[in-house]
Amino acid sequence: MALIEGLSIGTLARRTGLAVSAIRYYEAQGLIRPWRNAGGQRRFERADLRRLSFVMIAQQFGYTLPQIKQELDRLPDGRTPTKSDWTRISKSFRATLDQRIAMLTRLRDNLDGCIGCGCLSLKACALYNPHDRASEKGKGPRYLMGDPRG
Amino acid sequence: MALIEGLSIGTLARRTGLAVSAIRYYEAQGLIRPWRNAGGQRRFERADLRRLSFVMIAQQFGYTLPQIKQELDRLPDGRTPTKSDWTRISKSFRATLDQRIAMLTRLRDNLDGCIGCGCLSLKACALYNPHDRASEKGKGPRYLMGDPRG
DNA sequence: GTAATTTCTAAACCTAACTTTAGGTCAAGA
DNA sequence: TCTTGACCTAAAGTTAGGTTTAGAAATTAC
Repeated sequence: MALIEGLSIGTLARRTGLAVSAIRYYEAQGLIRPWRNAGGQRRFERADLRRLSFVMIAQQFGYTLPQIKQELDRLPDGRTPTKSDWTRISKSFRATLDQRIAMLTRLRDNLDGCIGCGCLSLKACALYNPHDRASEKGKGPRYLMGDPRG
Repeated sequence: MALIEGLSIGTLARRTGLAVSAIRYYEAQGLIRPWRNAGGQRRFERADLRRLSFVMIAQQFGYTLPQIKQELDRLPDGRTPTKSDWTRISKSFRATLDQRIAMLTRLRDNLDGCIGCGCLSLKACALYNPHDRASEKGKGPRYLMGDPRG
């Protein structure tokens, strides 16, 4: 293996555990910006390993690729995140994580109050809170037990 | 409105807040089994209101439609869930909910340990645990920071 | 009786995050 | 040099959970 300018996409894939196709996809989404060698193949900087690690971690926290791009775009010109970048970003992660934990905890508490009642009526059980959805993409109001006389 | 045998799909939609198209889709997935009137239109039992409520609640708990179908299929022949059915099922909900809360809590703790370090290295930060994924559909091993010499 | 709703089916479309395929090109090792 | 193996692009396919569309038939309302 001759001395190569930059890392090939296969190397990056092996180092991160990502599929080659996923890395190409991330480029298409603007998360990384490799350059091309004489033959037209992608070449990456070592910093891209960190960027991809960041993408993978952020995905675990439930961030979408556009949201991740937004965070990465804040970093001056493709720079590897510094310690203070990471601190700022991880505090934001922490906040969303807290929210999700709180939501699930409320759901669990409501469920506990409901176990054994068998009514499946949210009027009574409070199991269903439209403002507290697990799925954020609500498509209009839904209400349960439209048959109160059931 | 003449006296009708069973509920029409529009009525069911209004009562549950679901879209008509969603109810048809649930039928296609085997979650409900309406019969047909002379003109070929779907007619539903009142019990289907409860079944659909159940579907909506279970979705909040992160259950997929096939999983929900599995639960509903355990009920003898399309019966409305009884109190003891509901107790059994909600205990199962409770268990998965506990797991998810625990997972997020571990993730948060790891994040706390990591804020400020800036390493983005899971060897050190333990932020990334492959056996503890939010996304269950892992597509092969992934490991972060393939560049330990970063 | 006629107009306005509802409902019907089948198929296409939607989003997210990728993967797969097809048909070629590039690079590295013996 | 030759032969793998890695890489390229563009387009289509995948999964989940539905929605939208089109054109026809049923039902309800007046």
